[in-house]
Parts: sequence; structure tokens; C-alpha cells
Amino acid sequence: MTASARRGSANASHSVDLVLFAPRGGVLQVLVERIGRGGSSLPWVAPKSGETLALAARHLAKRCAGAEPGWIEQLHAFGDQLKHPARVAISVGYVGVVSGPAVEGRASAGATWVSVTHAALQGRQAAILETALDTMRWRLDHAPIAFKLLSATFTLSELQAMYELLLGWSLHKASFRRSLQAAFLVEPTDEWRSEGRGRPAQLYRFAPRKRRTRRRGVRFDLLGH
Amino acid sequence: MTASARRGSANASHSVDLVLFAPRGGVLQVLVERIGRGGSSLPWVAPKSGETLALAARHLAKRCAGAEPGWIEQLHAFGDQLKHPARVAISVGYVGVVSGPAVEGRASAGATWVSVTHAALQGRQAAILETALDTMRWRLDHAPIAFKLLSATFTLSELQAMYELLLGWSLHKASFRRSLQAAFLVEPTDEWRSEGRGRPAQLYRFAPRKRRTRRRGVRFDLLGH
DNA sequence: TGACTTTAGTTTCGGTTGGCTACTAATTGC
DNA sequence: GCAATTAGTAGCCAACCGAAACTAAAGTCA
Repeated sequence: MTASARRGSANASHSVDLVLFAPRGGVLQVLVERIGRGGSSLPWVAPKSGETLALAARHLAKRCAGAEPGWIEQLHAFGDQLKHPARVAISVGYVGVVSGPAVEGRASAGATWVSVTHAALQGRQAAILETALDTMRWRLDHAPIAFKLLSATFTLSELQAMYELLLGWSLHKASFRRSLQAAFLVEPTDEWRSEGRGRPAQLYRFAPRKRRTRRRGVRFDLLGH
Repeated sequence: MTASARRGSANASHSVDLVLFAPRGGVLQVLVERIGRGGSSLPWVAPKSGETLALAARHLAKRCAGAEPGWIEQLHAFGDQLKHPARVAISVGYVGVVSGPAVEGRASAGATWVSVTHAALQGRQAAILETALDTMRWRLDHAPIAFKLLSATFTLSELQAMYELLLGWSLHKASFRRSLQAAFLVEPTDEWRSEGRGRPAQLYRFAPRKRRTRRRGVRFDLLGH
């Protein structure tokens, strides 16, 4: 199936563009399609009439990555940068994450996993990628994105490493574990995993317990980005 | 000018829908247009070709409210609820705030300010309003929305009252002032204002000083909304 | 005049959070 | 046995934050 065949009408009014992130080889990578000489494009689709945006994005993700995204969310509508491969008036950006066996090897025909710093996107899609990275990183505090990228049971070091990979900076071990425990998000299993060197690590599972949400005051320190 | 005349083609591909908030009479109100019997609609427009989304939203706000919004921001693209007055495939939602003399009296022909709890919106526009309220409240921590709704100089009690009106709950006076001072956001003028009863209040102006942004750890306590 | 009310603004206390250093624990490799 | 490596914990300290209680300056009214 060619790229143009699966995109439907060439003069569609809008597109759904997908930024799909995956942890690969210890770095954060993004799925792009090669176009032209040296350039690349985000996967995109012109939704069929009657198909919801969210569903179109999920289908696109499944088709490109070969697996359901563990988390996916809409960013914005992008229309202020003109340059876009589909030449549509507006593009609705989605960001998602995916992991697992389907992501480990090479991507399917036409698609490639590349480091987020090496995605040669232009115009509107460059803006979409930038927004996607920002949004995913601050959504880490609000949605269990990192948990969805791990197996059902995992060590706390794996969890921390996943957060660090997604955030792009390192975290403090003791603080990480303390606030994790305080939030009642994980519960220990009675299994331990030995990874060769070093002390074996206990396995945990994601088991959030509902907590009362305290009403906070105004956080002036965050004002002005 | 009729509503249909200023909206351009009836079979446009997408619309820009605006949720405009204003502090009026001590409560938060939203600008709606009366349609049909008892129902109402958010102001919306079908952007001209070549007009950016952001600009279309700003022009719409100026036209409906008679003043430039102090803050305006895109929400999402909404397409999953079908019911919408423009019958377009997708609607790009914007949220903004406005205040001042143009907002004090009655709104211009066709438009009405109503309490956010009494806006009789349906389908897609009901979802847009709900998202707008959440996003605006959430953005209070990050953008100087409340400051833009006040005069150039204001008392700290006025500022706190504005935050409380926008948030919908009350704040603690001492904590509010302490974190405000710590963030170096305001500076005192040498003017004082007496409002009849009680001690006169000192006037402040919004004068943010750039601060180093400290890198935080992961906030597990926020996870799961 | 002087007590009372109203609004502005500050001080102090105590609990919670979160970064950091330094520690203990268990395993592999030599 | 001993160093290296990874897992996990303890405790200190500074920052933050909600609350109560305080002082300060104006108007109201007997």
C-alpha cells in the first residue's frame, strides 16, 4: 500500500499528524517517514468522514508502529505554519508513546525510528514535534505514561530510568522512591530480579490507590514558563 | 451584520469557536449568542483562507466583546462530538479573558454575558466550554491571566479576589502574599487607595523579574488527575 | 472622645515536601 | 576475601504552605 493510497483524498480539509515516541536503545526516538532527499515527515492521515479524530490517530499509530500506543493525546490544531506535506489548511497534532516487541527492531516499510534530535522535519511538522515533546514531558506528572511503557512488573530502577529517558535529565534516587511511595502508586510483588551484577531488585506492579486531592494555592513560581 | 454574513461560506471545513470569560458582578461569566428557543451558542467563525487560527480567534474576540482579550490561547481541535451549530467536521476551540469598560455593560447585539453555570450549550460546544474552564484555571499558574484583567496598578486584595473569582474557590491571604513576594512578580508603588471603610491599601504594579527556573523531580501526587 | 467595625498587612508556628549526603545490603568478578 | 556494582534506606536541612493570631489604619457611632 503506497503512502498516497492510505491517505484518501488529496484535497482533504485537514490532517491528523502523529508524533509517536518510543524508548529505543537507551534514547528517545520518534517515528518518521522518509520523503524526498534527506527530508522526513511525520505520519499523517486525512480522516475519513465520520471517523473521530481520536480514533483516526489511534488507527494511524497502530498501522505505523504495529502496536497500540500505551498513551496518546491530542496536542492542538496547527494552522499557522503553512508548510505541510499534505498542504491542508489545518493539522491536528497527536502525541503518543509505544514500546514492546513490535518497536524493538526496524520499523515497517517507509517508516523509521530516529532520535528526536535528528528528525529532519520542516514547517508545521517541526512545530508539532516541538509541542509534542513539551506536552509529553509535562504530562508525565499527570498520566501514567512511563508505567505504560514498562512490563506489568518492573523494578524501581527501571521505572526511574524510563522517567529519565522521557524527561531527558536525571533524577535523584532517594527522592524519586520517597515520593513514589507517598503517592501509593505501586505495590511490591514477592519476586526479585537479578541482572547479573549487583544486588537483585524487587519487582513492583502499578497499582494506584485513590487518594484525596488536596486543593493547592496559586503557584506564582511557575508563572512565565 | 447578520451572524451568517460574517461567517463566510456555510460549508466551510472547520470553525474557530471562542470561549470568552469576563469577571462581571463578582462572578465569572461567558459570552454566548442566543439561538433558537432557550438555546445558546459560543461565538464562532469560519476562518478565511490564509487567515491563521490565532488571528481569526483574536478578531472574533475583538468583534464580540468590543475589546482585545487580555489573554487568549488555543484549547484543542474538537471533532468527536458531532452536534455543532456550524455543522463543520472539526472546531478549533479558543479560550480567552477580557475585562474593562467595554465589558461592563450589556454585550453587543446578539451576544450576552451569562454565568458559566447557566450557559445552555449543547454537544460539541458544551465540551469546549468545559475544557476552556479547566484549561483557564490550570493556566492561572503559568500565565499572568489575572494580572491582565486588572488595571495597571492594583491592590493585593483586588489581585487575590480576581484569582478567587477565576478559580472558583477562596485562597489564604497570608500564603497568597508570601508566595507572591517570593516570586518577585509585583513591585509596590507609593500610592495608596482608600475604599471607604478600613485601612487603605497600597497599590502594586505587575513587574516580573526573571528568575532561575529550578528543575523539579516527578510529582507523583498529581498522577491520575 | 473612645469603643467598635472593617479592611490591610505581618508574624509565628508546625507539618509536609524535596534535594542531598551518607549510609547499609546483596550480588558478581577476580 | 575483597573490590566493584547495583539496590535500597536513614537522616539532615531548607523551602514551602496552611492556619491562627497578631498589628495597623481607616470609618462609624454613641
